[in-house]
Amino acid sequence: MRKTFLFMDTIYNKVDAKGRVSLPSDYRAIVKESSSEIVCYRSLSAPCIEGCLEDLLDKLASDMENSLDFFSETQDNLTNLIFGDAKRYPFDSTGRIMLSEKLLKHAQITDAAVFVGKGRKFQIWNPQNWEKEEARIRAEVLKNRPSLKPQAEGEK
Amino acid sequence: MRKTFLFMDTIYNKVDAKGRVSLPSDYRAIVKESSSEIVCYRSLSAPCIEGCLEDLLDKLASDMENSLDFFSETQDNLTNLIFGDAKRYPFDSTGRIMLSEKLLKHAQITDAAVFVGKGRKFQIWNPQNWEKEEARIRAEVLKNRPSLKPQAEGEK
DNA sequence: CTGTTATTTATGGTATAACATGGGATAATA
DNA sequence: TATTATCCCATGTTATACCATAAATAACAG
Repeated sequence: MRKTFLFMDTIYNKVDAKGRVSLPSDYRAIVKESSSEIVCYRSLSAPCIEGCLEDLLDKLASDMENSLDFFSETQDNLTNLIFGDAKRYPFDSTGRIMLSEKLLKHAQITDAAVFVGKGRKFQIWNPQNWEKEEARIRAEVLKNRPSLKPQAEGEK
Repeated sequence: MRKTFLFMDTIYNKVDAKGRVSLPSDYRAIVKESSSEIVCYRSLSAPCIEGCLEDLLDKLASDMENSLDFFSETQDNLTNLIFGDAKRYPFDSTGRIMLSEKLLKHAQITDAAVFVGKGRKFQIWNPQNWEKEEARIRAEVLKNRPSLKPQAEGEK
């Protein structure tokens, strides 16, 4: 049973001419517990790459077969898209993965990428895009939780 | 099974040029039961740093892991905000952690910090800011609960 | 209660290991 | 054979582990 297994933090890394990126060392530590590869796919809801351990997709698959009624047809379709798109990305001894053209294009990533922790998953963004997205999310979350708003002045 | 597991008290510690701070020994005793690291993130509601054990965030992740919400936009936002900001801070044999620039800036901490217990969590404040905040909170509590006022002095 | 000693904790400084990243060599593919 | 992917080594940078000293706290004897 592993102790640490949450993808966290926001890390900026360079992408070299070959499309290689260092997977943040914290992430690697998590992955290494079970294997030496992560699973990536194009996010369905945003222009970014999503990554996770294969375990998570396995759990999704199990849940799908066990409780069919639980899911709408839309969600059923969504899982099809994910599994059709997902692919394993092994990392070498220096901890780098090589992202495919398809993924890079979808996330508009060229020479740099930002890894954003999401708990059991993480996302990989174009740095500028993530900056905007983070601002958008912050605004939206605070809007939906007015109680947080007044004190939020100290931000930034 | 640990005996003590509440972060309490208010402790003042120095922050050196590298951003290192000693985690109060009481806090360390709690953390050591399970690991040798804490998780910190910028408070959403105040200009301070919040800290807790990874277990607390893990529980949050588990709740969100439910496949029903695999595609939920709200949860997407929340997980980005929380896990994207949180980070593990391990402490060495002398009990120090190294706070990131991001955290220090958010809490306006330069050369000293105050640790404030909050039960399962704790906060780290700029000393002056905490002084004001404590006064503010005290005033507010008394205002909203006038019935507490008379007895508050004679407590034991 | 008082002064002294013994432990623990906080803090400053330094050496070491880990990491991100560039480049090149080797292997696989088509 | 040309192209692309995988592996391995080299380097500057930065965080981490470790040691040493100072301060604070607790323990104890007079």
